[in-house]
Amino acid sequence: MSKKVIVHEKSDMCKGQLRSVHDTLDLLSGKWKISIISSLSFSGKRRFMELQREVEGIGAKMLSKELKELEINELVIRTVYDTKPVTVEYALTPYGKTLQAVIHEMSKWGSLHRKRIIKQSNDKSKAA
Amino acid sequence: MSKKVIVHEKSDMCKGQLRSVHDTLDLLSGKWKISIISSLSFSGKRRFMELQREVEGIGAKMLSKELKELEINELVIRTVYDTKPVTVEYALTPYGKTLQAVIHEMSKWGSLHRKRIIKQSNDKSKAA
DNA sequence: GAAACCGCTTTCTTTTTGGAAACTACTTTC
DNA sequence: GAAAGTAGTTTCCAAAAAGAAAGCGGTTTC
Repeated sequence: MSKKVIVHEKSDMCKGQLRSVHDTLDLLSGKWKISIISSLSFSGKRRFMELQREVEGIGAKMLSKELKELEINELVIRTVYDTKPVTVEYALTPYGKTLQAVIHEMSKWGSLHRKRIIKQSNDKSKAA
Repeated sequence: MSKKVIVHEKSDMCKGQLRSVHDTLDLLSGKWKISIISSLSFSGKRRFMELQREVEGIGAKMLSKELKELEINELVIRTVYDTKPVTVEYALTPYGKTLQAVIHEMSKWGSLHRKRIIKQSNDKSKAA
């Protein structure tokens, strides 16, 4: 019996990890959420237009929609300042900041990946 | 001038990190890729049908498509064994394994997130 | 030789996503 | 009072992603 139990536990562990990844993916779904969180993570806080400029290619509609979803999930906080032309600032909540480890690993990996791709294209041009 | 240059460098760093995250996202785009990589990461290797069972909800078409893209990007390797009913195994390449840090952070975060959600719903039912 | 299993591919349809442009509402600047 | 800037929302449309279901080519099993 012990063997069967061990196998069963391993399978459960695997399923549990898979479920955890899936849970994370659920909150970060959509083309832009991770980029928005990254932007806020790297810069601290941003206004609507700043985000739109920084997250390349995003339109106002999508930015607005994604920010709302991030707010609902308590990853981002929206603050309105009653200034001359109204100012709105977005920032990561403390909970949102707990995602920074994920973002950081993605940033690290992307940087290595870029180096690899560049190296590959260099190797190709040398061979030619 | 020194101040301006520093600001400029910071902005460049931020852009670089954003670009790195974007590069990573590019390779992992699609609803299923991260789940597939996770499954292979946690289990070592899997056959087509095993993957389809393990990645909940995925259909054969999507699984096939996503696996092809992962193969093209050299994250996954496909091995065909010439057995009675043909056997095909998928596994992470050494390069694909470099993504495990990202996956691991996602798994960790998802696990914490689930605890938070459960705690919240407990608190609610207590309050009621 | 019919059924069943593996590893897909193809077709067809639905859903989701995303973008462009116009519009709101309010304020400052010229 | 016209233009321009902030922070969006709304509408309308196109493209992309995804799903369901059927089919295919091969083999083993009964």
